[in-house]
Amino acid sequence: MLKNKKTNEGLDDRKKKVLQAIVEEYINTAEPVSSNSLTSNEELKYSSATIRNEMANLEKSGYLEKTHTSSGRIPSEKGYRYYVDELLKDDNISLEEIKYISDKLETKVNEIEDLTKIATTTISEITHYTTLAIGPSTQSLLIEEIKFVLLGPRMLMAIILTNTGMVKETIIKFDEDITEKQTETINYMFNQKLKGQPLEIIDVPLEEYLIKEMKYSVKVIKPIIEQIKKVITEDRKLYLEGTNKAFDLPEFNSLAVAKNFVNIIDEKDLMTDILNSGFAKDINVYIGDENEKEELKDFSIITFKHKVGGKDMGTIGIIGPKRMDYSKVISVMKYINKKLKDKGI
Amino acid sequence: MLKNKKTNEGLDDRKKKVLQAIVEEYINTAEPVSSNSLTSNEELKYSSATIRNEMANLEKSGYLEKTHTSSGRIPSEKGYRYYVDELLKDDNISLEEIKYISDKLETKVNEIEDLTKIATTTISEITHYTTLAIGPSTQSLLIEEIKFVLLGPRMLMAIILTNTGMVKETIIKFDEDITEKQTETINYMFNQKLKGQPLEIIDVPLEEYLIKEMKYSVKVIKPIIEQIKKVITEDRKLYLEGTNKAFDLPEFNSLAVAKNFVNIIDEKDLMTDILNSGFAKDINVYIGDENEKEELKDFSIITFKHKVGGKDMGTIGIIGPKRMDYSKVISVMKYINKKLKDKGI
DNA sequence: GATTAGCAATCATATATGAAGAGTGCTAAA
DNA sequence: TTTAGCACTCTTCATATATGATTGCTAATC
Repeated sequence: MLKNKKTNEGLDDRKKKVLQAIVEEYINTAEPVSSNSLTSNEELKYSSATIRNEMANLEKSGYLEKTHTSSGRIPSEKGYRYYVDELLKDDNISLEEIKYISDKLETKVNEIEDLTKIATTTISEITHYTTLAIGPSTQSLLIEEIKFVLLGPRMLMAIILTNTGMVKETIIKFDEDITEKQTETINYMFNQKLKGQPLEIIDVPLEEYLIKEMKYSVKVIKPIIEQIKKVITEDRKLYLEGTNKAFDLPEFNSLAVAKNFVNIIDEKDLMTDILNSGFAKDINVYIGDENEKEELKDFSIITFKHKVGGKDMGTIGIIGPKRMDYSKVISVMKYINKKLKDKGI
Repeated sequence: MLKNKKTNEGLDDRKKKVLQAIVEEYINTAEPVSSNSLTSNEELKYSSATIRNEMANLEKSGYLEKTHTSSGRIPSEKGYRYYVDELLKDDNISLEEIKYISDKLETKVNEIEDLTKIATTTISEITHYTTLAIGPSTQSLLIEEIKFVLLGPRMLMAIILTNTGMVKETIIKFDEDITEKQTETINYMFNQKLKGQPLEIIDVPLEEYLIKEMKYSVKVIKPIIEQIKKVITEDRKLYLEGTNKAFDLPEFNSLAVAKNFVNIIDEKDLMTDILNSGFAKDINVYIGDENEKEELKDFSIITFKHKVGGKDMGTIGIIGPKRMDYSKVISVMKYINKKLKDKGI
């Protein structure tokens, strides 16, 4: 009989079915799953005693846990991980949802960044989880052109056009007057030097070069370099949608959990770190302790980098309980990823 | 004896002292205040029985409440209101706090809006309440100059300089190519028509005028007007600081309160409304039911419009429990208001 | 050998009970 | 007018008890 053949993962078919049923049931109900409740599952036509034996085995192997001696089982982190890697369906998305997402992403936008915002909101609406996003790192983008516009006697605007179509602008203030002629020179010089270069080249060495070699006034160059550098390093927009949605989840009936969550959400640096961490795959799933940060060990996080027309547009992530609807979230992310990739602007 | 003379507010001196003591004690401890605990107050050298009688009177007049028959008293909304209007000290700010605020506000900024952000963070840090802010309404600002810069064949940037020194810029995309010459014409035309006018003039009638009277292509004018209009009406930045601070307050040990609060904070339109509502005074205090919105009836909100160098810079507000440290918050707001007013840029 | 029925054991949850303590309201005395 | 004193009310905490869900294990059955 093939029925109970051990697979190379070490779990036979029936164990897989039991694990999958428990994970999905627990995701739905947030209640420990009993052996008896599983007997109504179409795939598991056994008595509760048999299922109890399988559950005991799965617990011994570390895929399940009990909350107390006489409770039903809940998935362990290892259980969730196995489910995500081996058992999960990633096309768990309805026609209505597909239509809703498509409509949202059709919205005409003037700046590509707005798409990130729309995608973030849409994901939060469909999955009912708190969603966050960060704009792309501009560091490595290439400068296509840089324009300086004189806005006042001591005020200049720098507008940087990059190869991805993203536009960054910033205002620079001076302690002395700048003329229209000076602006033209600055314009020429910067473009001469910077066209085709990555944004990160705008830094101290460039400042020194321009001052020494080009004999340009430090009072003019320094504020320009400093301000542009500030904008390209610091100014990554952070989006946040649906903080309140977390509060509808049963695990948030503990004040400690709720407080911990709000602390995380409030910590902008932490959120930025989360969205910037390792990207081995298209979609990255961090379950509980798999998160590097101590504060996140009770949560799961799913992130993906999204591109528009082949160009990196930043990272979108979801944060929720370990009992997360991985299937739904991953399906939605895959679909949005695909939709955005195809989209021109 | 003058001691117990009734004032025109209908409360004699001793009642005022009792009310003040109860409000302040309750703000400090979040526990109903007993007659006995007040006997240790320097200002109230009476037995607990006497104070009990005064408390019973104040309750009859609606300034105090009980949480149950044998509990101490807590202030009613009327009690808080009386305290804010008649009893509160608005110089409740330490030298350390003054120094801290001054240092923060000294920070050099390139754009005035950054000051709003700094002020918001500082207020939240000092008061330990959740603080929100919205940038100024640009509607009524006067256009000093408007510059159009061609960024690409079908992409224009409009930069609007206003009389307050605020700069607004936005990108406009077209379905057809725009030449450098056209840009110059647009520049000339818009400045001719708009210099000295309020921003809100940029709307449909202007669009129609330019198209009909000036015989300008609808394909060029329409996107420009639409996009600028969008930016000046919609694009008021919302700042939020210290959501998590609310969770340190004892009233947030109820999940219902916590959830309600996060819902409010998440509702950006509501927050904007709060900050935009009536401004009779320099600093506006809304206690519980005094708030127009139903969701806010368990909270108190304190807002003020801040100006920099005489120019309206938006509104900053605090949201917290009715048991708010009105004295501290109002003192800090007054000081920051004063500091900002003096500041040049 | 795999499956299942049956049952004792375990633990969470809900409810009831009672004691302790904090605080008030009222009355009568100072 | 103020205060001492005391009965009364209500919360809070600890303890006890009943109920029910679920498991693990054993022995019987397929």
